[in-house]
Amino acid sequence: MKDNNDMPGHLARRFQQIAVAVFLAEVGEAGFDLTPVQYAALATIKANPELDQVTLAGLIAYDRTTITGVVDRLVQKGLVERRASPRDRRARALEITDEGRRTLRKITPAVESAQAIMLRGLSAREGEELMRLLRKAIAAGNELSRAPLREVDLKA
Amino acid sequence: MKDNNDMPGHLARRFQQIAVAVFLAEVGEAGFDLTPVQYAALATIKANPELDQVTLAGLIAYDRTTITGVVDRLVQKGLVERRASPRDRRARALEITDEGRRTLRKITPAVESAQAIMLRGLSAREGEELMRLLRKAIAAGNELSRAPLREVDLKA
DNA sequence: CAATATTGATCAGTATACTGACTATCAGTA
DNA sequence: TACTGATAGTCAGTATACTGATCAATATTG
Repeated sequence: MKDNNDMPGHLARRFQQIAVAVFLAEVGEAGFDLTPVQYAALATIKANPELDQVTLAGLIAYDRTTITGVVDRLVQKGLVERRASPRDRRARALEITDEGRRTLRKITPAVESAQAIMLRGLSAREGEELMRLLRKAIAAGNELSRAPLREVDLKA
Repeated sequence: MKDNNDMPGHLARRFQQIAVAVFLAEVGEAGFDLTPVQYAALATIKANPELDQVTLAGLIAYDRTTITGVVDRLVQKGLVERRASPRDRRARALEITDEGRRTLRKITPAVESAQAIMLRGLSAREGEELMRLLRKAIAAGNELSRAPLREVDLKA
């Protein structure tokens, strides 16, 4: 009988579980209250002014129904503003606030330390190899989830 | 600036997301309605008669507050029975039903095909290496999540 | 340009995960 | 045995994820 430890699905779940716990612990110790998902969204909003929610979802591979709540919480924390888009009255244009920028800047060391802790059982070479293999498997499976990654031409 | 693709946390989330989608698609096509989490719980209950919920949680690294709902749903589907433990009046003794056994047997091909699809971008060697590195990283981080894996002496 | 299709956002409902609290019970010890 | 501490299970509350539906607005096309 196949052991759990031979199931990539089980290993995926477990690694993710640890990754989230480590992220929350590091960020929490640094005095911030931000989830991994909120962090990625905030960083992406900062990098792409006037981003709408669907495009944001595509850039970080979130489901469009999930992004609504994530942005809600970022807005509630005062890190992001949700305005009406000037080009499309259906869309919201997201903008990072000054406090969002400040938070992002101050939180970075904790985020990077979290990434290191997740890989602490591996040598640097192994860590690189793990990331390479994950990237490759993810690229091949991108279209299999409801929320695939979408690279977008943003200068439009 | 660090790209998402250099963040093990982001890759972990993404790989897990694809793994769950693939599992649900394969199992659904085979005519079953079972999540990855429910499947692992069911298989573990089958392998360990009279298992209590905390031990079950430890064997598959679920949070004890999560296991309640998972077992609820297995019971509701008629795949598991939740009895009073003969030894400890606090505990529940979980038993797989005949239908649970049948389901587990018939669902196995779909589960294995799902595991293969998750790795379809990788060669066999790369797939093995990915699992090895995940196992190693997970072992090092086991205690960092609220729901660590607990290997238990079950013949007690 | 009118009918149709598509798209951005949200909502209701379900299923993990986790935090923190609580009850009932058990185990160890003074 | 009475006290203390630990343990099994559950619950309320919050945050991802996803399914499927809906509404409003935009695009497409006959």
